[in-house]
Amino acid sequence: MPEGHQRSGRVTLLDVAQAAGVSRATASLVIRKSPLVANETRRKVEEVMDRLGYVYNMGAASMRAARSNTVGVIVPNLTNPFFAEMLAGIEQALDDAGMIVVLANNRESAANQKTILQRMRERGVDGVIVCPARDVRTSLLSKADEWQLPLVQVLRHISENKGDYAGTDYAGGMRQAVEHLVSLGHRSIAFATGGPVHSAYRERLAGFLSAMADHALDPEIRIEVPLGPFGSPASAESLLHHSARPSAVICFNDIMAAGLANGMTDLGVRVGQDFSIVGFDDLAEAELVRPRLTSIATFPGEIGANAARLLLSRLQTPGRADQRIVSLTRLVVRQSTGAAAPGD
Amino acid sequence: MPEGHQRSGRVTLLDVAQAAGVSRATASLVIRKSPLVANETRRKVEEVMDRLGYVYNMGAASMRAARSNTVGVIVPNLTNPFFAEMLAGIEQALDDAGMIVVLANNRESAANQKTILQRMRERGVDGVIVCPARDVRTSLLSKADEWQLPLVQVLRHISENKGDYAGTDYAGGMRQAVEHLVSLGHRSIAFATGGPVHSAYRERLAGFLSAMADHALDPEIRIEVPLGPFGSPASAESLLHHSARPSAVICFNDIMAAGLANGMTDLGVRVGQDFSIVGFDDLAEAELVRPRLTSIATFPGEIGANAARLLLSRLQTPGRADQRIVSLTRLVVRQSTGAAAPGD
DNA sequence: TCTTGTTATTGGATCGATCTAATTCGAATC
DNA sequence: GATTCGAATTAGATCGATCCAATAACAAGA
Repeated sequence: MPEGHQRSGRVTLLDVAQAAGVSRATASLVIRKSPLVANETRRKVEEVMDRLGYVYNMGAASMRAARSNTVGVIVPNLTNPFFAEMLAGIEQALDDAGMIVVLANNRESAANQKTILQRMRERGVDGVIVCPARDVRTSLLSKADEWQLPLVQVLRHISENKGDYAGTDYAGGMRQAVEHLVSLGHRSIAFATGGPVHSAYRERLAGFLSAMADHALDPEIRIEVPLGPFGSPASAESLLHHSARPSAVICFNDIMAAGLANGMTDLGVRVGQDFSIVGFDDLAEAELVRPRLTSIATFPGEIGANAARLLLSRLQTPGRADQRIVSLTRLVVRQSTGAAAPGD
Repeated sequence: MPEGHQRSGRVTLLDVAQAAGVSRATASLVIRKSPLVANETRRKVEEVMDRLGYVYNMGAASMRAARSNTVGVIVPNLTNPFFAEMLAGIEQALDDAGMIVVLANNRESAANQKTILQRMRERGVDGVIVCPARDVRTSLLSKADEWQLPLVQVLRHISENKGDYAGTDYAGGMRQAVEHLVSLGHRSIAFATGGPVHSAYRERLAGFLSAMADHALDPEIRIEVPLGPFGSPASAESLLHHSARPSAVICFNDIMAAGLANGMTDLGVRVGQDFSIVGFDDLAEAELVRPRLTSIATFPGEIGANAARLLLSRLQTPGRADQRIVSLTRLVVRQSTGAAAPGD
C-alpha cells in the first residue's frame, strides 16, 4: 500500500500535497488547471497524484465551489426507443463536455417527477433537462427560477413563451405528411392517435388540422389506437369501415403505424396500394417492417444533443435570453404510401 | 422571502435548527429519522423544514457519512432496445429503494469506461452496475476491490468465478432454440452472428454447439450478419446458397432475425414454411414484424432489476459471498418457424 | 539601496452536514 | 437525600475541498 494516508484508505488532497512537498492550496490549483502554478510544480504534483491514486472528491468541492459537473435528466419513459435515442444524444453531448448524467424516469407522473427533482437538488446538480410528465403544470418553471436551477425542456413544453426548449417541428412534420398524401391524390385522410395528451400531441394535431384546412379537406376522421404492437386489428377494421371511407392514415408514431399496417395486412388489405399509411419519428422499425414505412423523421438524437447544448450555454451565461431550438422534420418515402385509387 | 438565512439564498440545517429553537445536531437527527428524538420536537422541526423549503445537501453529508444513495450504471449502448429495457428495470428497482442513478455509456470501449468510472468515483457513488465493454479485462474486479467500490456485472462477465453477476442463461436459450427446430424436423441448422465478442456471445455459441452435438448434428454452419436492419439481403442470399443447404437459422438477436427474414422474403422465400428463423431476446419487434418472429425471451427488465437487487444487498451486507443470478429464458413460438420439408 | 511589481505559494477560515462524547433533566431506585 | 439510569439534547471537532488575503522570492526601475 502506498505511503502517507492515515486512516480511511482514501487519499486526500492533503496527502498529495505533503508527498509533493507543497501546500493543499497549491495542489488544489493544480487540479483546477490554474495558470498561477509553475510548470515544474505542476508536473511534480501530477506525478504524485498519479502515484498515490488520488481521486477528486466532488462532494467536498461542491460545498465551496458552485459547480458539480452533474446534470439531471428526466424522461417519461425509458423503454420507448424514441426516448432512448434522445437520451443517448444527451448523454453523448454532456459526456463530451466532461459532465455526467443523473437519470430518472417520471413514468408520466408529476408526483414522481417532484420527488425526483428533490433528489436531484439534494445531489447539487448544475441543471436539469426535463421532458415533463403530461400532468406537470407551468408553475414548475417559476419553481426552478426560485430554486436557481437551470432547466431545459425537451420534446414537450409546459409554457409557450418561457424557458429554454429543444424540440422538433411537429406541426411542420404533420404538414409534410398531409402534403405527401395529397400529392398522391388522397382526399380522405384519417389521423390516428392514442396515449397521453401533451404539447407534443397538441402540436401534431394542430399541424394536421391546419394542413388539411389549407387543402379544403375534412379533418374530422380521427381514430384512437392503443399504443403497442397488439390490439391494432380492431383499430384497422374500424378505420376501414369508417363512414368517411378514408384512403390513408397518418399515425402519431411509427409503433402505431406498424401495428395498423399489420392489422390491415391481416385483413387482406395491400398497404401501399389499397391503403396508405404514414408513420412519425422514423425509428429503426420503419425500415424493419414490411411494407417499409413511409415516415416523418424527427432525429431524436439531435434533439437530445440540442437540449444538452442549451443547458451548457445556460450554465456558461446564466443571464442570456431564453432560447428555443426547433429542428425540422424530413419526409422519408418508403413503401407504405402510394397513389390513391382513381375513384377516390 | 422567508426568514433567517444569511447570504447565498440556500436554506441550511442551521437555519432550520435556529427557526425551530433546537441545535443543528437535533435537526440532523430528525432528517435521519433517528428514534432518539422526541415526537414533539420531530414534528416541530419537520414543520419548519417544510416552511423554509429546506433541501438536504447530500454532498456535505457524504463527507462524513459513508452513503450517498447514488449508484452508477454503465452500459455499452443506449440505443439498442435491449439495453434500454434493462436500464429501465435497474432504474425502477433503485428508485423504489430511494436511490438515484448516474448513467454513462462506455460505447464498447474500455478507455471510455475508465474515465467514466473515475467520474463516478469522484461523485462518491455507493456502487456501480456495469455491463463491461468488450475489451475490459479481469483486473477491473480487483481494482474495484482495491477502491472498495461494490461492483455488479450485468449481462456480461469478465470473470468466471469472481464478483456479483446478474444475467440470463444464454446457453440454455440456445438449447431451447435448437431443440425447437430439431423437434420440427430440421437437421441442418445455421447460426448467425455479428457484432462484438464478449461473454454473452461466447455463451450463446457454446450453447448452440453443445445442443447441436447432443443431437449429433453438424454445427459448422455459421454466418456473419451485419447488425441493423440494412445489409441483410446479401446475408440471406449467402445463407440460402450455403453448401450445407440449411433449412433453418438461429440468430444472435431479434434485430438480426428480422433483417434476415426480410431478406428472405424479398428473395421470394416463404419464412416459416420454406425456411425457419429463430430470434433471440423477444423484443417488441418480434411481434411487430411479419411473419411474427419465433424468439427466445430473455426478459431484460428482470435482469436489470436483479442486478439492482444484488447491489442493494451487497450494500447492506458488504461481507456476503459473491452471487450470480441467472434468469431462465423462454421459447416463444410464433410464425417464423415451421416443419422442415420432408426431403430434409 | 530602496521601492515597485510580478509571479508563485501558502495558512487559515469556510462550506453544510455528521460524529463523538458530554450534559441536562426527571424519574426510579437505594 | 443521594445515586443511578435512561431518554433527549447539544457543543465542538471533523470530513476534503476552495476561497481569500497575506507573503515570499526575485527581477526591474528609480
